[in-house]
Amino acid sequence: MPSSAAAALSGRVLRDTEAYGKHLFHRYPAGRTLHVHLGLYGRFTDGTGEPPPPLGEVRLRMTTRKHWLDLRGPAACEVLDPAQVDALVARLGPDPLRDDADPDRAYARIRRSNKPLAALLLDQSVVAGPGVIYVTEVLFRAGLPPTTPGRSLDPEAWQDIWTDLVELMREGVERGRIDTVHSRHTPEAMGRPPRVDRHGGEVYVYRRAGQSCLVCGGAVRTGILAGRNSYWCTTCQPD
DNA sequence: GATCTATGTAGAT
DNA sequence: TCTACCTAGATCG
Repeated sequence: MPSSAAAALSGRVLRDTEAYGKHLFHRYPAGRTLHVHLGLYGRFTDGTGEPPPPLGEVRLRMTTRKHWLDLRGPAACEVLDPAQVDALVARLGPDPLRDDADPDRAYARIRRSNKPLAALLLDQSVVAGPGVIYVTEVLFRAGLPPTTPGRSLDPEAWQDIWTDLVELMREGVERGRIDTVHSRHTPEAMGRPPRVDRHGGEVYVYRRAGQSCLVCGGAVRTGILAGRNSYWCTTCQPD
């Protein structure tokens, strides 16, 4: 954070916090808002007692009498005024984790696009929040390949995907990890050992290229879509 | 110890 | 479509 931004917040008391998609907002007095986006590498660490000496580049440190919180590697850590916050939120699609989300707004974008569904769902101006794990897994659960053109998605299929995103992401917040493996499709039920992603969650196809599908046993396929790794099962997600 | 990779996105080409 | 950004854990040799 530039020193001017640090000066704007240093010593101030945090009033409120809010998340919109992958963006975190901390509200401070006088309309000042700290905006944090973790990007690919950003990470918070926290603890109790005296904060440790800063290790590496600490972009933000928050403290109370009992707790401390450090932020390293974020894509964004900046102070915005209300107009800048409004502009940022205005370019985001509906967030499945928010009560004010309007899934019809996302579907209007999807149904008039020929782009692959995976690319559309990763586009934060279409849907705000889901990353490549949720998008990969929700498409598996829907039985649709990531290459499905947005235009071909019917309203019922979109409703199912949206509902699934809401449920999976709420569960992710509660558990602090991404689990997408449905009870009736558990690896245990399929007679195979559970596969825990290195991020700590159980998933069907994400980063499982070449391994066997947990549901049908076929090989999980991988490819690059919209610049991101994509994974799917050609049997469970037929064209 | 060096190199690779990645829950992402903005900006250049 | 490509590249840079930036950090840390995984993987390689």
